[in-house]
Amino acid sequence: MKPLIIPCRPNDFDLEATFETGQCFRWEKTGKNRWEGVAFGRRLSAEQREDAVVLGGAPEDALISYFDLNRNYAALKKQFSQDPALRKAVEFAPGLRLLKQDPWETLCSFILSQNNNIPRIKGIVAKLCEAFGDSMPGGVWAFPSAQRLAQLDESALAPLRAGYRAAYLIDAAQKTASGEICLDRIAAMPLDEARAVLKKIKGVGPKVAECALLYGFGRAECFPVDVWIRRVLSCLYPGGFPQKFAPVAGIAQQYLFSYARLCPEAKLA
DNA sequence: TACCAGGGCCTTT
DNA sequence: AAAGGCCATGGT
Repeated sequence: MKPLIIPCRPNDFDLEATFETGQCFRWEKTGKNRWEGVAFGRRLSAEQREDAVVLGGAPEDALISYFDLNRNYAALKKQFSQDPALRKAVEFAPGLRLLKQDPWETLCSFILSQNNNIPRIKGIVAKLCEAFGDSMPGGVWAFPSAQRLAQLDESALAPLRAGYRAAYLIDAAQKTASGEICLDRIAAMPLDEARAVLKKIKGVGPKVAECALLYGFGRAECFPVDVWIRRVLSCLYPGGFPQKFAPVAGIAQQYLFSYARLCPEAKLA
């Protein structure tokens, strides 16, 4: 499997900006310009160069889908830049991309993310995979299946130190493994129906459902509102977020989240 | 409708 | 040492 070389500048595709926006929890920086992660049960690598990003560890089509490489980000950013606040956010992290991750893994990760911080979420996910995921080539663990987690009870998850979220994870696994909830069908549903089905899982409210749909199902119109985005909305969009961006509001949200959280000059109170 | 606990870890006071 | 906060939610 040869590496996939994407000719681009860091302001078109920036690994750091992409991995550090809280959308994923299984990528780690292993060198100045190098990252390693796990997705679809494979150990992936990514290297940032001045004139390219080099991706490895999976077939080309899987990488293209995962990194959203078929989307025209230049056109998207041009559209976003019509809006003054969004323009600043885009300028702050111009190489950011929305990842299209595995639906089940994403659902679980964001169940674990609630009222929690990113370093700790990463630790819990890593422990979950190591304890219950299949061991894969390259010394990594796949994300455990719903079937596997559905066999467990809360006490088995105690070593994760996930707290009250452990019970939510088991409920998600049981509903998925039993077929009560079918992630493949959710992927094809109208958005409101998909939201309603996901919210049948204990511990899945509007925020977690929105995150799962945006990051795991590729629903770019989903717009998760957390503490940071609430600040952005109240400071920069008191009249509401512009409707004209609705079909890709979730991607706009990524730029705004990154800007609000990481840019000292944003000064959002 | 409006609190408030639940778990754990990190940061701030 | 204590309080506050964290990419929220379910229960009362």
